Amino acid sequence: MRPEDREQIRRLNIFEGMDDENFDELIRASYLQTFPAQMELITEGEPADFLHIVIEGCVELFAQANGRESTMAMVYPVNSFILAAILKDAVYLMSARTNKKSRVLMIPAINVRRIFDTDPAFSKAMVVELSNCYRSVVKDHKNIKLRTSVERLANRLLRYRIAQQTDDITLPYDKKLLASNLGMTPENLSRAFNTLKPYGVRVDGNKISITDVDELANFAKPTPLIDDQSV
Amino acid sequence: MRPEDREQIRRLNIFEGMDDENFDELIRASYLQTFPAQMELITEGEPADFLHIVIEGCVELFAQANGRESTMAMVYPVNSFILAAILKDAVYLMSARTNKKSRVLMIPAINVRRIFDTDPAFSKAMVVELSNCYRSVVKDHKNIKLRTSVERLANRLLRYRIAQQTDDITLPYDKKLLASNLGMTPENLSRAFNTLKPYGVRVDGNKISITDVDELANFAKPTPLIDDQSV
DNA sequence: AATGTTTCTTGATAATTGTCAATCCCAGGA
DNA sequence: TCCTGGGATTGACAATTATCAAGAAACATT
Repeated sequence: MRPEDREQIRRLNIFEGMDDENFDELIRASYLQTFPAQMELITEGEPADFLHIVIEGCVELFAQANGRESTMAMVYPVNSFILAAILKDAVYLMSARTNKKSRVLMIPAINVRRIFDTDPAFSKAMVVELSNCYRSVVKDHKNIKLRTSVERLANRLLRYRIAQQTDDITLPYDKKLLASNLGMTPENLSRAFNTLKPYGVRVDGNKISITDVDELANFAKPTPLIDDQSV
Repeated sequence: MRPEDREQIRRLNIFEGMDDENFDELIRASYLQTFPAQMELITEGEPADFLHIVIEGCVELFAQANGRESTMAMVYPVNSFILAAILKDAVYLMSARTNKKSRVLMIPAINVRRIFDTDPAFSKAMVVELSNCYRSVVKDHKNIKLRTSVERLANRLLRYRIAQQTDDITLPYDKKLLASNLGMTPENLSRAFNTLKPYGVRVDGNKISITDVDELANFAKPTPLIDDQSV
């Protein structure tokens, strides 16, 4: 592992308060792997053997049942995914695959759990991380239950606008994936974009211009309790 | 507080490994309150001041946005709700109201956080509890994203059948609430029950008979990764 | 027992969303 | 440069679900 990677990882919230010896042990036991796009990292239903942390690239968490599939979340650097199954020593409830070429740190679950039991700063940080994961899923669930698909798209565009600090946003992944993440078909996503035309949304491939943010926000009706990722 | 209540609470997973002094402190600081039905206990968006534990009765967690409302979960004795907001010292993302007359233990967040930091058995138990909460929401989210409303009803009936260990189940709360919890309107719930008639489902008020469990399961296609509450 | 209120059902209709198919466009590889 | 494969759009149609309204049924109150 390169020293700059090690430093980057050390600065992660979940590791930064950790005792030095424990961190060294964790890193020694870990694998930092590069995966090509569309590589399945974990499969739902299997035992959780590693804690994964996205160092570079992007990972899609998805679920499958009865011949259907849906994108549950996108994980960006530098974030972990599926912490609960590790802490509970349970099976994964979702699968994960790389969306683009990615570098992923894989920490054996057994080490995570051992250090969790012995390093208070680490266990506290893990709890905060897990709380964030829980609240994020609750917000996603509210989004699906309380909004129509067009409203979900509108709010997502407003979120990208804030994150990218520009009215001219670039979708971070392809529209098929965005549709699945927002709980609709690609066809319906196309239609939703067209529905937002009267609210000033201009579409050119993966470039979206928001020409009247007030109109769009008036339609979308964002609420921090769903849309603010820091809440 | 009655000794039998205290004993019951002590036996909860999250408290049973806790140091005696810490438990005494927690109980001294807490309130055990009886609330009538339809009493709002917490409101989304407000700071999380207490950890609530349902001792008797039933509590509905619900969310509101843009004039709409949806039931997110039902909490039964003896369970806590909305742990993440306490641990993170954040606002509630959902509201809660009693569904029937209920007894609820309210523990000040400040005491929870203090003991969390000092009692390793308690913090470990809290993490397992939080992991369970996270996984439960993930499963609910998968249920909504991957199934039609009729399929959701069918799987819910199969779940009640297992829990009640009988083909003749009693719905645990009214149909309006069940509809909201399953993410549909009451009208659509009525229709969904009718759709399940050819699969052997007989409805008499809040009594439901499952007369052909294989046919129903063949339609419902349950999967432990969504439907098994112990996974 | 009568009355009032709430829940639930049912029908008609509208709206939303999915499915299927055809076509276009773009990116990557030979 | 050409070809191929995959993503995206659009249209037609189907399916699912919501909305509105009326009536029936169940429950609570006087």
